[in-house]
Amino acid sequence: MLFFKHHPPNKIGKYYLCVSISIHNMTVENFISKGVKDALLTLYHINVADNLIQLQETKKEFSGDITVVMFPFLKISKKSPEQTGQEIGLFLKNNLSEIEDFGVVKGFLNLSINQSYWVSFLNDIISKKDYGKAKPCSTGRSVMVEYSSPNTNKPLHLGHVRNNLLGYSMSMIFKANGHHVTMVNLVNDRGIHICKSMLAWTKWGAGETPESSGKKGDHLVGDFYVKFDIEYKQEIKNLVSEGLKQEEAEKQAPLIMEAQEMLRKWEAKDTEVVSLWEMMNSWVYKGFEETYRIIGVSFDRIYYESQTYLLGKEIVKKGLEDGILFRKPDNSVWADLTKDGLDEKLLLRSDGTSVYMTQDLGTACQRFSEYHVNEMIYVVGNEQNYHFQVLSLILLKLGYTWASQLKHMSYGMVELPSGKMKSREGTVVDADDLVKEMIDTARDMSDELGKLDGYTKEQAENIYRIIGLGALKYFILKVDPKKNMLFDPKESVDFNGNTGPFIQYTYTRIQSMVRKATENGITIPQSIEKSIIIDNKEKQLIKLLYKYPAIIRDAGVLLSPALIANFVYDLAKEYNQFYHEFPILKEEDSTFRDFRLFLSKITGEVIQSAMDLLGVEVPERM
RNA sequence: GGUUCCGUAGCUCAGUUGGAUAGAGCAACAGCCUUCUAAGCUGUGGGUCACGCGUUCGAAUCGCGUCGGGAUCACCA
Repeated sequence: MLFFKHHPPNKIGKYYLCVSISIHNMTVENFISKGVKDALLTLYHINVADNLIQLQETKKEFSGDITVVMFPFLKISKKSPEQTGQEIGLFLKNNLSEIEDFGVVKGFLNLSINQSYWVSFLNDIISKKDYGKAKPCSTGRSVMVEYSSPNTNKPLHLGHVRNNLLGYSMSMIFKANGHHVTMVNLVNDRGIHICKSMLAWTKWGAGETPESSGKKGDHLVGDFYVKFDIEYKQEIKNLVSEGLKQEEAEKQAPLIMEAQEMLRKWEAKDTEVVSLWEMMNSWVYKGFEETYRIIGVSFDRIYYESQTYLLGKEIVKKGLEDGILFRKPDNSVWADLTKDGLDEKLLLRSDGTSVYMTQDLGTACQRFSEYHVNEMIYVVGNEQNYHFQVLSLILLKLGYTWASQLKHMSYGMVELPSGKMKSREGTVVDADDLVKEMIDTARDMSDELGKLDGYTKEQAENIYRIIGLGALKYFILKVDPKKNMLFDPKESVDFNGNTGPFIQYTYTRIQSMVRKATENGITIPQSIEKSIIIDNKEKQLIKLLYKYPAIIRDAGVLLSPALIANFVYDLAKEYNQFYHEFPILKEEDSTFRDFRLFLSKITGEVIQSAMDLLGVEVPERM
């Protein structure tokens, strides 16, 4: 297998074989599937393959919980869809104690599972600490997730925010799937772009520092990057008016030549340049740390390109000796990928220096050999799809079989209504500004609603932070990662409807009720009597809770936190409907009251658990 | 041009082993707070799932083609 986008993982259906949560050590899908097989064998004397049995959730407009599609069996039964459904339905009802009733609509056999099954399921999960999540490191599989990977010449913007949120959330999802996870950040701290900022600072900085200016370090350095670009463009313009072609002017402008000279000095370890580089990078790191802290992401290890950029040369050398790579007359080294439908790829320049690809080959080898990771996930924008396709292919050609375990988690761009963001032109949405705006909006809205009257300033601020960040994170994560998404700063991020605050609000409602119950001396039971009568709405809620483990697995396999986000929205929506329709604390029959409290509490726990996978906090009140 | 991703309501998005009448939110309009938090709930309107052909009992979903949009194909990273 190469990268994910070329070889998607085997599709896995909605239903999994998770043996842990059922009273009979079987999932609904499992025992029904088995029952249908038995039915076909008994009724028609045919043993069918598993993939012929198609199960799906029963649509809401029909009664039943799970539906078996009859069409694939018609050749076997040699009867009409309706009649086949009747026969199989009757067999299942008679032979499976969990099946309460059935109905046939067209070619669909709708089965109703009895209440005691669902109650047992609830009783089962209430005792589990982390329902839905696998035990930490239980698979024995080690996954490294590389994300964030910023350049040190400018502050983080909205695009980075998407990257960080996806990387962090995926790491949480992998953990919930029982993998050992190492989160790493490969900081691009060297190269011409940093030299541009450095040069601009030397020329026009007048000794300005984060301390002297009060600016955040990454912003300060970013300002000089912009300054460089302005001055550079002016030089080009002047040269062009003097008769040079655009292309020549771009190469010959004094500023760019100076920057390149600075890079050469850096590579030659010139003391002055290196110490300037160290100083400005340290400003940036301080700024990044602050941003990472605010948005709540972290790393187990940070790599710096200045320390890894020489890696990979040995690998290329060996590939050359083995005749897998080839040298051109000008001494540059290449991989020929034309037979694979790609182009030739440069791996060493004619002067023997390495390129981006070379070091990525090196770091991949290092990680697999030294850290014994089983899988490597690169969270990188889709503009680098080609790069990762090539990286994996070259490694395979060089004989590294683990290259099949490199995966590029490719995500789409964040676009603004005005089009693409360009940092050099200042048309970016800055990460720090954005977070601040979100929190401000949360504060305004909360004040307007009078929600947090009577709280200390500190408590209230913390809640504004949780809500503002929740809105931002959810907004970004609910979209399928591989799709480009639109961000409209004017409309900003909503707090109503399918949003983070909506889900957080649902959680606080539940918490509020649980608190009140405790205050009134009501104890939420540890288990529920199987004989209880469950309303259809309550069952809908239970069935959603039931899906949670499968959603976590889907999200892990398909590399999509959006599945978690959409699930938790559905859950919150369903709960709110339930909340409006039924009295809970006010229910007079204590059996029902306690059951509804019990159900509410579990729902709250699953909401919190799912939001945690997204890296979103939930407040106790809002 | 080659490769690749995408195109679903006015807007932002769900819709994953092919299944029943394609769903949410926002925006618009109409309702629901002396009753567990109205950041909520209910209802109305809104669709040629870009288009065509094919495979199938059945296609938003799979295949081929067309149109439209993004990305990429550097001795940049």
